[in-house]
Amino acid sequence: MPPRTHLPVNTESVDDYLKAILELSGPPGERATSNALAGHLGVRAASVTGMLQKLAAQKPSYVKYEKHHGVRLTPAGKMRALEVLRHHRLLERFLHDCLGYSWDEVHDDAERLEHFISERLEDRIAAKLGDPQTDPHGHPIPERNGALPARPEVLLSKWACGVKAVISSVSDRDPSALREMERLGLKPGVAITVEAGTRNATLLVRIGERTEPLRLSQRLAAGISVIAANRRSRQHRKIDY
Amino acid sequence: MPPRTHLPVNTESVDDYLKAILELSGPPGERATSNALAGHLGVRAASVTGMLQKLAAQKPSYVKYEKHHGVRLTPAGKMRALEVLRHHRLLERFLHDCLGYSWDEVHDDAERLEHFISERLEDRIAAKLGDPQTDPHGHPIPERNGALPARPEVLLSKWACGVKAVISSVSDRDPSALREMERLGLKPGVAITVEAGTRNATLLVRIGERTEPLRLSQRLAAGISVIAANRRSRQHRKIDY
DNA sequence: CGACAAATTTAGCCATGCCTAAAAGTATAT
DNA sequence: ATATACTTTTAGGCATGGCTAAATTTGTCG
Ligand SMILES: [Mn+2]
Ligand SMILES: [Mn+2]
Ligand SMILES: [Mn+2]
Ligand SMILES: [Mn+2]
Repeated sequence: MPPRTHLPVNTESVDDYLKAILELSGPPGERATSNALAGHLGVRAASVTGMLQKLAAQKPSYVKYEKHHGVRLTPAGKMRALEVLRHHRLLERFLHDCLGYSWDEVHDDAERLEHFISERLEDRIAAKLGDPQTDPHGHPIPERNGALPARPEVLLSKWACGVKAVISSVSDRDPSALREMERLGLKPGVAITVEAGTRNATLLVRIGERTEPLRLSQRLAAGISVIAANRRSRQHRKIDY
Repeated sequence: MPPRTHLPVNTESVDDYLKAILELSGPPGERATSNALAGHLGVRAASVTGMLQKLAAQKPSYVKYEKHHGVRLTPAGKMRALEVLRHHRLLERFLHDCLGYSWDEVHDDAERLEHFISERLEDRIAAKLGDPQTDPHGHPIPERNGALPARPEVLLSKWACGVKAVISSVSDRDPSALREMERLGLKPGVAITVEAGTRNATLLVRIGERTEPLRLSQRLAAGISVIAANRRSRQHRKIDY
């Protein structure tokens, strides 16, 4: 019996770093900073530096790292990050649709389990769900080959006043914010219009077909992304919430 | 933001050791040896010694360890081991019943995922399945409180010739053996009778209502446990395969 | 330019959990 | 009772991935 071959498999930590780099480097080609990664991952900046050096050094390198100037993913690193992101979002959709989780409950379990999903399980979950396009928060699920439809979504706070928009996705990091959104009917697919009257980063909005405007706290508003009303209905016809 | 509180949570390794000790210490009170644990876990005996010392030393101790004389679980350790075993068997039942896994495919994924199942997920899976009593191989699933029905099952090789028995469970460690059993109709709940004619640990058996006896290789026979025909039908009426 | 603040990296540690090789204990068989 | 075989423990390492504290670099402002 062979002892234990410690093969160079991706660790949970490595996967979390790759996913964080994907999420923090905005437009393709941009770099993520050590500090931003540290904040996102809940570790110290010194730990980030150590990991980035390790990732940049290994044979098929996952990242391009320039000392003092941030890091970005190589194609191989991006592929791996998208694989983990696919696990995460498929799991959220699965926990929500098949196991009765509410949308504020799915994130934490998905964050842990995403690292331990075999190819077989990934495929069975996707098949069971009918190859879903988005997770419960409206985020697109990367395809098996890594394809990820780029949507022209912007933060609600950047949207022009008086122009009708549709909520495309909401941030899944704050459960209590999600519960409040649920209560207010703020979910992907719902129409929303920003009224004049911004005060201290709070927004006055009209939701769906309602007539009375509502004032959204900055915390809530900051978690909402939107796209133009007409484009969305064309691109995402298959989605139903 | 606090750095990272490395709390004394159960690690994957610790859970695997506890589960292995539970499985390898036969009747209550018996001890598991370092060598047996090493073989079961796929690590070296020296590593086992190190872990046993750590487990025996920590504050609410999980094991009673006597140098050179093996180890057994404390009540706390047994509770934790049963919790992990419950995760494992619930997962096997879930993968099999809800995601279309065959019974030879469930073990490996369950072995990995068992360590990352939250209480919430455990409960949702159990509810979705209607609180199943056994996994797909016939092994009983511990209840949430740790209760595990003791069944008087014995290895088929120990069963008396000519006395009708019912298969209670089969070993889940060898996928190819499971596929062969499937082909032969050897699964929990099926009647089986051992005929005279043991040769080199192979057994001559009659399966179900069939008339032609069949010779089982030692490999297959060693993975089958049985109970008396009448007892089982009373105790396990709810099970359907 | 030069000073300062913020970001980043280096240096040195620590815990976990595995390994090999060597030492020590246990059990059995003459 | 002792030699021998087998099991178990000790000793010394290594890899991963955190941490703190102390440099060092970068970028901005006067
Ligand atoms: Mn994660
Ligand atoms: Mn999400
Ligand atoms: Mn395991
Ligand atoms: Mn099983």
